[in-house]
Amino acid sequence: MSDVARLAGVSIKTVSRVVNDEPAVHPDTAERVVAAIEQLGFRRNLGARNLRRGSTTGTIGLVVEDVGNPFYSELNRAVERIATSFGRHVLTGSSGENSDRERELSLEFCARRVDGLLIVPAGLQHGYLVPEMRAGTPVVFLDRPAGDIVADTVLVDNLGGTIEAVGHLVRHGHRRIAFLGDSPDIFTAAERLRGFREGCVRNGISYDESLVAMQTPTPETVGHAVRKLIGGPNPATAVIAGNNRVAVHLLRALAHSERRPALVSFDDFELADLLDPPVTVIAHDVSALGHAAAELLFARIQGDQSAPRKVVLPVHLVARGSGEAAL
Amino acid sequence: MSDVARLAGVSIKTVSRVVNDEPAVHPDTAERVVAAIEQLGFRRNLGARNLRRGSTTGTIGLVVEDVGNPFYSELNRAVERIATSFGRHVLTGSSGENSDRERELSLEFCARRVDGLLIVPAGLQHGYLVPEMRAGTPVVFLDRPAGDIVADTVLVDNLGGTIEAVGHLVRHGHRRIAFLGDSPDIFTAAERLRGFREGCVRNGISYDESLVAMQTPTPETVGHAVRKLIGGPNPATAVIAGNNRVAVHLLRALAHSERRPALVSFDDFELADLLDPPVTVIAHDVSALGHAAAELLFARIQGDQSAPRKVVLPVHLVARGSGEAAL
DNA sequence: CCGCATTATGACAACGTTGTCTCACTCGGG
DNA sequence: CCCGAGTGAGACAACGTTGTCATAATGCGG
Repeated sequence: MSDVARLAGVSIKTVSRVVNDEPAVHPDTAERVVAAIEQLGFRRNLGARNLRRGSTTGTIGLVVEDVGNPFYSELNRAVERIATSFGRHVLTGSSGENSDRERELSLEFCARRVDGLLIVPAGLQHGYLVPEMRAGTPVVFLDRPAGDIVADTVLVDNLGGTIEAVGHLVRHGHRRIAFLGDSPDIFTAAERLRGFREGCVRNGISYDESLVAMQTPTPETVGHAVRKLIGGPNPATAVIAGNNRVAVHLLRALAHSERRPALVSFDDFELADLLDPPVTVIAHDVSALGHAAAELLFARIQGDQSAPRKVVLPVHLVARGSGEAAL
Repeated sequence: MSDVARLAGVSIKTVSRVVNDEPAVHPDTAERVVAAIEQLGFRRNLGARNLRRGSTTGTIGLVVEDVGNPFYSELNRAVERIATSFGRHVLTGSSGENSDRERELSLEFCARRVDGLLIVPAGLQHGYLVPEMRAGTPVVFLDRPAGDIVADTVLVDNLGGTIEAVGHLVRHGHRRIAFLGDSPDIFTAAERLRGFREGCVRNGISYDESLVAMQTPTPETVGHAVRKLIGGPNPATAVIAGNNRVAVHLLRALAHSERRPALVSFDDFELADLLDPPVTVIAHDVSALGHAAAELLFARIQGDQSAPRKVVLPVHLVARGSGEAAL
């Protein structure tokens, strides 16, 4: 900036005025300054600007499990859309389902003075965020709640959705239903399992623990589990997949199997409608989840001081065929 | 920081020393400082730090078309992985295939003094980046080349891949092959169309312009095009989808059609192998694309001054069935 | 021709850090 | 007991901006 000032023969402050479109700059002077800026390829340093002005940094942080997972990338997109409408940019980070990494990313973003933080928590302890929140950085948890602090949270109806899935399968005659979920350390997985159990109770079928498998989904773990659940003497006739990752691995495992149990997947996913049979899913609006959380965050950023809110978004069953097949 | 200093009864500089683990601080003093930091919930302002040190900001910018598109989110993930290994964070933005937005995002990231910029360009003019590059911000283009400047670029073999797709279909007896691509304004779409034409020539079938449709893929545009191409008196017996978006819409349109032309899709996509018939694709390693571009960027960040490089990653045909079906 | 408002510009401090330099104090050897 | 080296700590400036205030030049009414 001082280079620009020297070249234009003005003070540094006048350059600042031109860059900020402040009035009371003589047109001729402004022209000289603009020319100097062009010639030198000057671009003002936003970091310094934000420091001086003490204003917002114009960024928000988003911590998810994996930006490459279609579920989170859709979330990312929805958040970005709202952020853009508020003139903000998004710093994204993947925790890889590791709570240390989640913490590291969150605190790093705070150190960068993001205007707010959106977190899909990997861990259960969030006391580390208390000082940051007290210092004025609003935090909204999404998809999963905070572990041990009170904070804004946006969730989907995991419990209700899974209950509905069980009901759907029971109405189509199934009584031995298996549940194949992600690691029980993950809130949504645990919650859906709870819904599964509750669904069994409400629909008058026995909850059979031997029909439940909860683990991080990989082709191997899911393949192994499905062989166990639908093989053997008294196999399950239907399976509920706890999320889209489980569903995909499950479908691949079933493709090589002669048995084809009925299937309902929690989470909709692309091409589910084009498979044979089309996959019945518990769908929820991922964009709506991102939008709701981001809107809430920006309300806080703009000074909303009301009590922490907890939003639960509805889910709905999309019957496509895989859950309706005869036994 | 001065609050911490006051509370600990030391100078601001000593707090700085403690925060930065500098030696020559008495353990008792350090302890008092740490206690004050804890009590006040102090976290150092990285923006100010970077400003003062004149060092890197520890961020890189990534501009893609849509972070929600699985293709770009996988790219995003790959870039993030490399960035993390170099201790950097990623600022992401979606251009929405709009060149003004691409420019806006890129320059905004430069103003934030990112250490480097990865761009999937939406536009064809990149002169606006010349001052930034001259000022020392390295830029790498990925998936598509820069319009009118010389810069590092990482592409995939669009031409060769499409030629291979045509050859594959011809070997299976097809002579009337349609090409359904994205908007010809997009480099990859134009390049794949060129490959299609070249493939026709090399395989001795006539290139028939009436079998080509190039447009932004939506359910409507693709549905309309496919009805035109495989309907009528002299229909195409095979279709090449120009990218994964086209393929998905195409599959959905074909699901409601009685004719089932052979199909090869440029870009692999999730569940392609589980459809009926499984979809034959020209696959390329999206992660490798992201990795290669990010590695190149970090080489530049670390001072590599060699001539701009152009990397073209190989693609390979994965025969799954949809391209092998009898006529 | 004076006084006063208005316009255009600049000097200076400050944002929150850290690098450099200086200083006071302690300790051990002569 | 004195001196030099080593240790611990602070004062100050600077990074690139912008807000505040001061000042010089201009215009205009009386």
